[in-house]
Amino acid sequence: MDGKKIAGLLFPDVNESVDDIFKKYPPRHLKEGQVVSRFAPSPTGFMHIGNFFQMFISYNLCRVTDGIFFLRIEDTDSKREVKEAKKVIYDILNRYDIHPNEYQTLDGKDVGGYGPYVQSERKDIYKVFAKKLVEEGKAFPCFCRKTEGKDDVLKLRENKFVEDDEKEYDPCRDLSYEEVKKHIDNGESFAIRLKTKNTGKERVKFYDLIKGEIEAKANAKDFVLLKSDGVPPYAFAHVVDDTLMGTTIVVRGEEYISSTPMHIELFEALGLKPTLYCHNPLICKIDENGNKSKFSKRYADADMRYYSEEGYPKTAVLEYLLNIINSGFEIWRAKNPDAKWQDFTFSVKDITAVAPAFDIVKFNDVAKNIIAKMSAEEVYSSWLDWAKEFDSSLAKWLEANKNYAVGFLSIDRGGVKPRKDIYKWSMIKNETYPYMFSRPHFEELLAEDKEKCKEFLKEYAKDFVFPSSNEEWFAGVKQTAEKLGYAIDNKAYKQNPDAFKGNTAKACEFVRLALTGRRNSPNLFEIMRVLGEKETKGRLQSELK
RNA sequence: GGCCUCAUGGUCAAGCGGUUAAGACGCAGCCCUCUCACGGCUGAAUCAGGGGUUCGAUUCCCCUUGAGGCUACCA
Repeated sequence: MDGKKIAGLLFPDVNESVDDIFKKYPPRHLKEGQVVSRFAPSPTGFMHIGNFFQMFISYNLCRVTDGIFFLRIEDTDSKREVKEAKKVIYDILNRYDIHPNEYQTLDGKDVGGYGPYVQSERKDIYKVFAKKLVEEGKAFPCFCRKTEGKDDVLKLRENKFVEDDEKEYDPCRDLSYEEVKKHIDNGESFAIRLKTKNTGKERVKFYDLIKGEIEAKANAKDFVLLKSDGVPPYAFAHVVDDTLMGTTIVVRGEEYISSTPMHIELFEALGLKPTLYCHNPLICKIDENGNKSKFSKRYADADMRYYSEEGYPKTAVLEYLLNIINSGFEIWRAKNPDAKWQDFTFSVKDITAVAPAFDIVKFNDVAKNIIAKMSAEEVYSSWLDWAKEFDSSLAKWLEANKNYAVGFLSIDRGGVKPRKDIYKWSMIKNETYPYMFSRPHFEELLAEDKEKCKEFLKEYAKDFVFPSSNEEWFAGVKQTAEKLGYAIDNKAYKQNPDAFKGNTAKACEFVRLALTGRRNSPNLFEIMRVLGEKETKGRLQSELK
């Protein structure tokens, strides 16, 4: 065969053998059950929540088996790589306290013995493996014009569907040494393709940790191993890197199930044992029509940065995802309200095979519960951390008014039945406690009650003594109310509402409006205590002249 | 078009051939109550459809339907 001669022509400067490479990547010495897995994102400058979800499964698999979790940057598609995009990946992992055991630092230093952990720095390795396949007649150079991007592919596909051939052999698969030499001498560039041994009739079986055994049509396509720029597409890089790096379980999105037969054939062609696969379902979203649909980039919450910007506590994101990964977590959480999420026994067996819909309402609830368990001091400092990053003027204010802020964050906090009205830091100032930042306007909320309110507040402010207990405060309101003809006894009021100006609740509403500008708020005594005597009096007197 | 994956209330889901088909979020009502929240109680709401297998199917098999994915020198 011409394989050896052609390989020499194609890779004149590759002198190493596959065996030489393997010497540099000795097998890992693993304890029983230890998992080696990885997160292998492309640096696109954007981290999709589905990506993060997949990473989190992989991370947990390693974590619970005391295994090795590494980060490999898949920057093989030069069109897509964005400078600084790597940083986005590192920042997000950092934010969630996910620290890979092996990775490459941002300034290019490899941590761990199986690097480089960036694919663009591994080109020489891929060439050695490609050369071996060419030598053995299992791969060949292809000089055809390449397809450019998605639009071309779609056009191509339209025509192809008509033919519906079970195999897809490349025209260059049987070029002779002389023909190859002619192309090379012309200075033509080439891709390397696998020469599939299949005819389109064969079947393959493989095992998936989530789906179980999957049987599919074997690959029968001469797919590309090395692009004309010498860089491998996903399939080849995956097989070579995960073998050398000793990955035991590859966690990846369900979209890869269809290409797994290609990967299996490649492993076999190289005489290697395939890794175990764990194809996780893709997170969906409920669209405007109420249908489950792809969680596309157009949704703001598809971007992991959204959760940072909105100020969701990081454990809320993690715990909600754990919830999606398997609902056993939720039951465990109910039984162990104070445990750390890390104490949950995560198991692959329990991962759902169904594509889950991301439910922001449920997610908010998870976040609420987490924040409700925090102390006021903890809320304050997390909120401040968030503000430092996303709202610097608020951060300054918080630093200057710490006691006051901790004061209103303490309202109904702690104890067995804490308030649950905060689920993200960005809402505290504008949604939960706007009245702690400025005096409210409420005149427009009053309508037909306006005169009554004016009268009540005037009288209430006149007699007002800053209360020192909840009882004292309530007694004060009732006193004024009674004096003005409000019902103190609610039963009496219900029996004959027309005999009174209103009931105690109505009276409290006026005070509440003056203090908070709202019809509902936490306990008014608590609010007064945080506002202080001077501000409380000011608010009772200010708006309605 | 072909191939692959998936299918229990609105959502997340327990369930592994016999159950009054858990639980959580959401929704409705009641209680607590100065309002809201919290909490407590109650309620409405699910096995996509059709065939098998079986004494018996939500559970196993097949078909249909629906949703998603892949079918690039993207990942």
